[in-house]
Amino acid sequence: MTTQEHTNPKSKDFIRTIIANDLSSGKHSTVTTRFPPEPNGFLHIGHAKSICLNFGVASENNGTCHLRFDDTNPSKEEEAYVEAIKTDVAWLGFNWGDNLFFASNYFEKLYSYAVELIKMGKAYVCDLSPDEMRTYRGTLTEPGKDSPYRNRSAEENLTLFEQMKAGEFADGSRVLRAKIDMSSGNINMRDPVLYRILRATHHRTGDTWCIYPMYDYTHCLSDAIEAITHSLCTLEFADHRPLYDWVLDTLKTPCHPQQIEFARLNLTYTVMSKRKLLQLVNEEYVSGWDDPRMLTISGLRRRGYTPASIRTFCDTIGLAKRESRVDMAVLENCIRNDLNDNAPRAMAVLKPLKVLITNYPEDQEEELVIANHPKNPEMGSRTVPFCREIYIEQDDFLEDPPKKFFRLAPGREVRLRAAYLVTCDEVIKDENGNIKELHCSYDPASRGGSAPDGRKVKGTLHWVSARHALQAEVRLYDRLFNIENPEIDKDVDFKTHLNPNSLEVLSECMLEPNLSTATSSDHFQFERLGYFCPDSKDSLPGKPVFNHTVTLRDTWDKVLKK
RNA sequence: UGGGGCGUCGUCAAGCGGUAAGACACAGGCCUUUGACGCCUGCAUUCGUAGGUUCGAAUCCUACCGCCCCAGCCA
Repeated sequence: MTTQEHTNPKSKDFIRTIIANDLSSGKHSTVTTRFPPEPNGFLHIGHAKSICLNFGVASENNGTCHLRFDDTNPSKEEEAYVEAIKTDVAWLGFNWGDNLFFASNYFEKLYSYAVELIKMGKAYVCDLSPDEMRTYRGTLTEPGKDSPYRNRSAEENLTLFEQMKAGEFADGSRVLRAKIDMSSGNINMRDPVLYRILRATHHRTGDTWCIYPMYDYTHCLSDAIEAITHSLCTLEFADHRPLYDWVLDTLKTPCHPQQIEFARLNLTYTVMSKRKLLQLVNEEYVSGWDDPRMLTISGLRRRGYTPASIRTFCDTIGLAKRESRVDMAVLENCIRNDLNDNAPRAMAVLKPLKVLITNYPEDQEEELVIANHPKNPEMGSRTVPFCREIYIEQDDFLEDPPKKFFRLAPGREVRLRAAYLVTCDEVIKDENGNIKELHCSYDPASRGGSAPDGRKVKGTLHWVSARHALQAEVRLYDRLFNIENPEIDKDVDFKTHLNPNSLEVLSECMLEPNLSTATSSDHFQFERLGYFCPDSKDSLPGKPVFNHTVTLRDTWDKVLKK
């Protein structure tokens, strides 16, 4: 409690700094944030960054974070997404308590505010078609022109807006617009649309409404209604902040949340937009939103990522305003660290090569006791059967080994993890010269894996008893795209960079029998291979299908590639 | 050519006028019954560029260069 606390002061990011200042200056006495997803798709790792930020910042300051669905566009939104999003946020470890909200809950209030705006002469009904409106809007360098409907009287606007609400006009025929400034350099201020006519059944309000408020109008007011103190969003909304402020200032809402923008997360070898992820799902490049190759929260969960590892990742990458692309290796490092500490070890042979131990009695079997974790005795031990026939990994034998290869080869001795020292005596091949089987002999005095004479054996192999093995399917995953930034060239479809080998299904894997009872909440390290977990969808009782979460660091592989 | 934002190691990212944190990656070494883990060492005389202010600048000023976002009745 003395010096340690001062040795590594973690510096605050710019948002936490602003919030700390607002608290110390007395501008705010509490912190209220919100995570505002639109229920039109699944959450991905980029959303996790926002979730960790909003919930994190609130809890660090004893404040509150609301989960609010931004459901103002019924043509794209579905109840199923609402449920999936709630599941994902909760799984990540965050609790919104009673603070579950929907923008659609505010439709009535929002409508009243719009009426108020009209009465103030700050909003008008515009009959321009979408094409005409685009023309009137001007361009990036030329100012827009006032709509011919801009100067309708408040009375006329009120009547028209009521008629819009009553369903007297066709979809798209009229909109309600804010009256701001058609010559603003900021295009968002050129009389933005506040309400459009849209006949679509809303997942919560059904067919009650045929007019729906736009994001810019809804979001700031929802924040104000909920007394949000800090409204955190991504950079592309910075241009919208003047409109956010205009609506709240014009309506003189009792509170005026502060919008602060930060850079969204990008990762190497993947895409992050919901639109693109949806495309991968719809065009069946992946099996669904929760395909383990997808960087969605549900995909990561199915892949074997833990909530803690994702939280650690979000902490690690920091928060700033510059655009960046984080190396996928950082994410992998986070899950490896977590699972290295917490995943029990097991043995599994993915590509089996049969080994016959010729001097081991044919009818003999024994049970070896193996620690579940090399450094954490609290994780206990398990029993693994051993017999005359075992499987080892095909990669662990080479007839003509290169320098530094310290696995099995003719005449070489290796250790079978926690079992015995064995020497390769004979290579059995089929008529085509393919290696079929190895004949080895074991040293009975080396039970447990070390010889009484103290001789050094460099190589240690994992193995599975052939007689007892659980045959199972294991799915190996590689990055979904084969270049760091699949979106680098706007003229090239990002899907052309899809990695054709991102999924490899191995159906003849041999696992230690203990694994038969594994469930999808389990995580294992298959020794010398990586981390794996049972697939939550395709595993059957007693017959799990395993997903590959992440490999172990492999320095031998690095050596080989040089 | 309008408006907004951003440029610090290969990738993220601290730094806020007093002489470049940390993480990942990478390279070497130690340890090892997982070529894992762990441990040790190295890795920006320099902060987009050029000037200026100052005893002192990544931090202040000026100019320039580069990148991203905005012309949905999407969010």
